Amino acid sequence: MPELPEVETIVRSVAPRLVGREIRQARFYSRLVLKGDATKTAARLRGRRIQAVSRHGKFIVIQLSGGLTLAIHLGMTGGLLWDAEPGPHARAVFDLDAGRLVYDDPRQFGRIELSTSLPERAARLGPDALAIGAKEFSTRLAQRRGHIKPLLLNQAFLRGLGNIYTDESLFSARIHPLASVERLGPARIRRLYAAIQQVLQAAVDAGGSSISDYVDADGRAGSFQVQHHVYGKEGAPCSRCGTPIRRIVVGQRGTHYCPKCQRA
DNA sequence: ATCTATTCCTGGCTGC
DNA sequence: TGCAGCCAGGAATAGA
Repeated sequence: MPELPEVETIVRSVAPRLVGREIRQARFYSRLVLKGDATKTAARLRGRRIQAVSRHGKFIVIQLSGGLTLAIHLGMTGGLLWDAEPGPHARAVFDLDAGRLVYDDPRQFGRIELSTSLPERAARLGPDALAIGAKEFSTRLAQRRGHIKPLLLNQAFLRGLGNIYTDESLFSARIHPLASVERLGPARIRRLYAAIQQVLQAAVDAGGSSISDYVDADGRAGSFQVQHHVYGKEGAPCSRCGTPIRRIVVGQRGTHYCPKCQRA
């Protein structure tokens, strides 16, 4: 599933090839498009020049000439493919003056929105998980309560973390996914902050995690999955203490942790 | 604010 | 081998 490191990897590989290009034609599968129908969105895109491509949490943000912003969220199984032949799961195709960008998404949880600025659903999110400072992280945390894992998944609190990197970060920080936010002391908060930064940065460096079918814009798989310590490791020995990794459900999400290293 | 359940969707897996 | 049934989950939404 594309989370911050996967989206960052895609943006890095695709940005140099997109910037400066002109959209000759765009085609959309309607379910993908938010706010306005697919045909009109495609018509508004025609002839626009791509000025910048960036990441906003898990959103890919494409700045276009004429003051338009195209925001792409990959959902669970979305991906951007450069110069690929549209396959059976292609949901959008952008033909450029040089090259082609294909949006592929088997499960169709991804969304695309064209607007005059960053769409509200992206603008209202919390600070970026890889850009926030330690002090701001701790300040924001102090204003919240409840279990730590659902909070880390809450994009309005912090944008970019998903299920994989939340589990990996909590393992690295030795914090139980059900730990109460209000009872995390300064030491554990510092550890959590450092863990999030370290895990995300290492994942970006590895080109993301390829669990099922994630690939970058050139079809390359990421390799961070080999560095996973808990995600998808139920029953396997903990890399730190040998205790079998446990899987529970927290907030309807599969949650993986070491019952010994991550005490409640 | 926080929590839970529900919806969207289909490839891949399980079990018979 | 075939197939029904279940599961995975990011985010929006509704209701408590």
